[in-house]
Amino acid sequence: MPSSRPLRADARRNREALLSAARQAFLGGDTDTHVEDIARSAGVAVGTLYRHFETREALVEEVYRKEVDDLCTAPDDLLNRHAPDEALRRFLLLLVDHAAVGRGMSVALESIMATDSPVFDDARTRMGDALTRLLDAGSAAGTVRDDVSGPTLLRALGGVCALRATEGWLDEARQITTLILDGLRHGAPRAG
Amino acid sequence: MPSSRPLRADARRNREALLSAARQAFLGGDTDTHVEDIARSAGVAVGTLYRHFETREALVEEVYRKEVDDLCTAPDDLLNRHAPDEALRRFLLLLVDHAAVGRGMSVALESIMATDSPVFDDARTRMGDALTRLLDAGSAAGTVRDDVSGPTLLRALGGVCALRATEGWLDEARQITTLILDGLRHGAPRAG
DNA sequence: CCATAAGGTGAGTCTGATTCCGTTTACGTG
DNA sequence: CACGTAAACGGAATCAGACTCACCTTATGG
Repeated sequence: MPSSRPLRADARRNREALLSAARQAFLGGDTDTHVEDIARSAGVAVGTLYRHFETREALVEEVYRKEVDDLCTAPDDLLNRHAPDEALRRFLLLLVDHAAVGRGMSVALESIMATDSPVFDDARTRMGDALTRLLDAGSAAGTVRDDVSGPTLLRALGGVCALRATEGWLDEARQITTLILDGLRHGAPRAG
Repeated sequence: MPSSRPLRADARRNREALLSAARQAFLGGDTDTHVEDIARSAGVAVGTLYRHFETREALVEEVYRKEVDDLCTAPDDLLNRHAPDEALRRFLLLLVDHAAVGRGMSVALESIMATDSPVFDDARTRMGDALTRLLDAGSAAGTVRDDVSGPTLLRALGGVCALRATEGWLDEARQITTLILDGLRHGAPRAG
């Protein structure tokens, strides 16, 4: 089923056009753009959209996965350049800033972190792994507590990414991030 | 517009029936029950449902608001019985347990905490206030840091309530709660 | 060039929320 | 206890938006 033949030239072109139109719509913040509109602005008919993407959600997922993939390359770089707890701190703030770029990415992150939708399984796994790498490095260095897993931390961050568009949300997001980091620090006073 | 005349007897009866049918459906976990089904199981036609509730969402909100109101009476009791930081701890765990009762409440809390939907403005405000009371008491007693607001904490908890149905989610939820509490403790090492 | 399979089209279907108006009913009044 | 009337109700009709399918168009490899 996967990759039978290479796509025909026009098909590949249309697929790209669709993804690009969808990216523009979704990352621009308009998360509930109609499929018809996406198809139209890609210069194709809905039938074509559905030839390339199983459902509307599948298209959404494809767009967001690429964004998440980008983000997930960051931890390795950060770990090379910084102490583990600092790398962790920077990564979390990076998430916030990405969410800040536009409402769109925030919606993506939220969907990924705050739902169980199988549509985002893949992205969720990648993010979880990225966080796990950071946490492991930190606890190996003794600066981060070792009883929190990547996926759990991912869940904890869910709320941060739901803030878009509130007055003063960026500050609030940073504050929550800090709060979580403080809780993660090795030697934090533990709740009874 | 608000409270012109008292509702006619049959109207009040139907309204109650609708709310009760909706509560049963939503809190039972089936968050996307069709309006037709709710109306039917309340023994009423859709037209009647729409006479009482502007939209489907409005009905959802009404159901959830009541649950949230219940929950929001807890902090005062807890503050009477326990030291502020303990009261805070218990309240957060109470949230988790409420989410545990069934997926329904979890969905409610998630919607409330993790979105900006004006539909939940009211519930969100109440929860924010409840948390503020707890935080204020804690920081007055010097056991809780004073730079986190109720609404911010509410946001931070958003992820916790999105866990329902995952394998082992209850443990994960408790762990995240603990993590946040640790970050809140006065004297926690602060992130740089 | 042609055959033909891959790809595209868009009107039509389906599902579910919301509306609208004719009918029924509660209840204050004489 | 009728009766009039505003308030409620019912439910078929409408609307919205995702998704399908039977038929047409076009790359492409031989």
